[in-house]
Amino acid sequence: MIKLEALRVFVTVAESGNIKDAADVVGRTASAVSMTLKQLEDEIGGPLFQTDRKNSLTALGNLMLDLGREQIRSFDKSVSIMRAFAHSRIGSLSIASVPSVATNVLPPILQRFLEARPQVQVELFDIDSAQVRRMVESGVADIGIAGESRTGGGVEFTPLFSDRFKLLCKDDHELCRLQRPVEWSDLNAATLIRNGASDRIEAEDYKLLSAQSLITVYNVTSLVALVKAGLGLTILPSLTMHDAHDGVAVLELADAAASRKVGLVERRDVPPSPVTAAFRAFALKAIPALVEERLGV
Amino acid sequence: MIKLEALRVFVTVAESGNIKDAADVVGRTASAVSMTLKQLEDEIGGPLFQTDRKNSLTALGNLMLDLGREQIRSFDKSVSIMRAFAHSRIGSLSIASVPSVATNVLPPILQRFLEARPQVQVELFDIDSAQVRRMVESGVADIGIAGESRTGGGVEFTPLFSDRFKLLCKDDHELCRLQRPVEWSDLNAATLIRNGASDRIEAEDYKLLSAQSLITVYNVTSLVALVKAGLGLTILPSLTMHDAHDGVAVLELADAAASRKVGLVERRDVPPSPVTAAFRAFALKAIPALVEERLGV
DNA sequence: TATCAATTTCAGAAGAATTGAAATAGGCGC
DNA sequence: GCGCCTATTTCAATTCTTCTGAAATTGATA
Repeated sequence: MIKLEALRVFVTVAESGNIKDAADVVGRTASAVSMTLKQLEDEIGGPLFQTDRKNSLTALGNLMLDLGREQIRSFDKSVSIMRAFAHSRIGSLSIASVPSVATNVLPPILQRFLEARPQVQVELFDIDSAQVRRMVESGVADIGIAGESRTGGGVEFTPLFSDRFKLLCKDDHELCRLQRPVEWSDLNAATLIRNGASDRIEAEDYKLLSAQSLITVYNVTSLVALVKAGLGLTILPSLTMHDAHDGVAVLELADAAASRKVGLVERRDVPPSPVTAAFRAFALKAIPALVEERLGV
Repeated sequence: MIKLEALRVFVTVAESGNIKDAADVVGRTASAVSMTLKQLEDEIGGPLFQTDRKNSLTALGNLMLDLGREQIRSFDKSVSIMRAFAHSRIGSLSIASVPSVATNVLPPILQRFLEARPQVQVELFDIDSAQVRRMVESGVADIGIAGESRTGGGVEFTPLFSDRFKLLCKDDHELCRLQRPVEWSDLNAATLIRNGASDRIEAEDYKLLSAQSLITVYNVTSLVALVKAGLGLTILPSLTMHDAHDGVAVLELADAAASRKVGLVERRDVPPSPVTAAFRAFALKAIPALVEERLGV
């Protein structure tokens, strides 16, 4: 059976023009090279060189030089692709994330992650927690970032950080004058605008308030605009409100339990691709650190 | 160093879905296959299968399956091309031949030669002996068939057959009534049409006749037409006149030395390609046999 | 024709792959 | 959930391949 290694030796000899130099290049004895060549000729079925002095090829030798070079090049390239993929230097990474993280956390994280992996192709979807889970479960996304969900399903949740809810209202709202964390009961008189994220709050007091709310807005930008316009106040994870807005105030809530846990969502059964695994490990270290820095401990 | 053989084993396992069956396919023990796989994973730098049961691939495994299959296919194809070329089943063959052989001898020879080699590409040039030698010497033609030349040059001559010159005249010409081989002196009164081939005749008597000739025609068809039209007679190798023509007669010459030696013309320094070598061997056996059959011993 | 370097040959050495037996791990039925 | 059965892995010994170093041969050059 003809081996690629034999072709390598042959190509080296053909390029060197003699066995001695080629032997040095491949790090073998001249006799080893000579034997390899002889074996190759036997297996192919014809002479490769015109004479014993290996300085001129036969027609068969020329054909083998061309084909052999191409095979070697192609094989080495394939192997380097396999290695690059295994070491997560290439590959594709599809991330599904809730908007708050996609907007406020992922940009610097991805930048640092991709600095060492300029060849990795990334897709980023910002969608709500339920859809993040769905995309990960179906395999459309390799990894997700979402709020913790009650039931597992085909996906696994690994916490990254937790994020307290805060109150967002117009900066001339009367609650701003409280000088203390806001109690749920303080909101009885207020107009609450519901949103996708705050529906996760478990506190009964809040649920009652929420049930009476007449407006629900899912888009954060719209939500802030409505608050700013004086249509009411709303409850949001503090990360969402990281960027300060003119004309609105962010107030602490007294209910320490009012927080969401954000974490990684991954398929349970299929192992991650190398890039995904690398991103997972990176995210697990870098995201909590970044969030802590952003929000304070 | 990763070996193509290891990829072969991996692809077989991936396709079989388990080591045991794959081991049977490649004719090795399960333990040998297992070790090869382990070594491959070490060298690539990641796991190829999701579990020990080798029925589902990782992302890396899938990539390696695709790339590996392609490498194996491509390598095997290259090797088969090399072998086919070495065994003269493929390749190109450029033949330069004098018209008499190209027309009267080569067609059945080539047909038989190519029957066993349907993939061989053939080019056939019919030109005069001097140009045959030039084409072979320059490498434009792989092999030539021409009359023997005085000096060697870069080409070698190997005789195939010899071919007596005969006289071609109108069938009502007075020479037809001679009832004996024609002597050169019989032609003193005749009008001789010179042609490319007959210039090779060494006999002094003929040279004198030839020097007085006023018409020279190189194309055989035209030559025959001129003879038929009564413009004169001509001297041609018998092979050229193999096909009988209405209205013209072929007469024997008394001068037994008036013959041309036809043979193979090959480059001296460069070895022939496998197809060329095969054609050479074939021609050397088949052409003399065919000519003998055509012309009689 | 003699000389010299390159190549080939050969037998032994080194190295890699393979085997077979034993240990381990995983899946499936009870 | 437990135990059996089969597939897989591990390990040491063996076999096979490839490599080495010395000697013989070849071929080019003076």
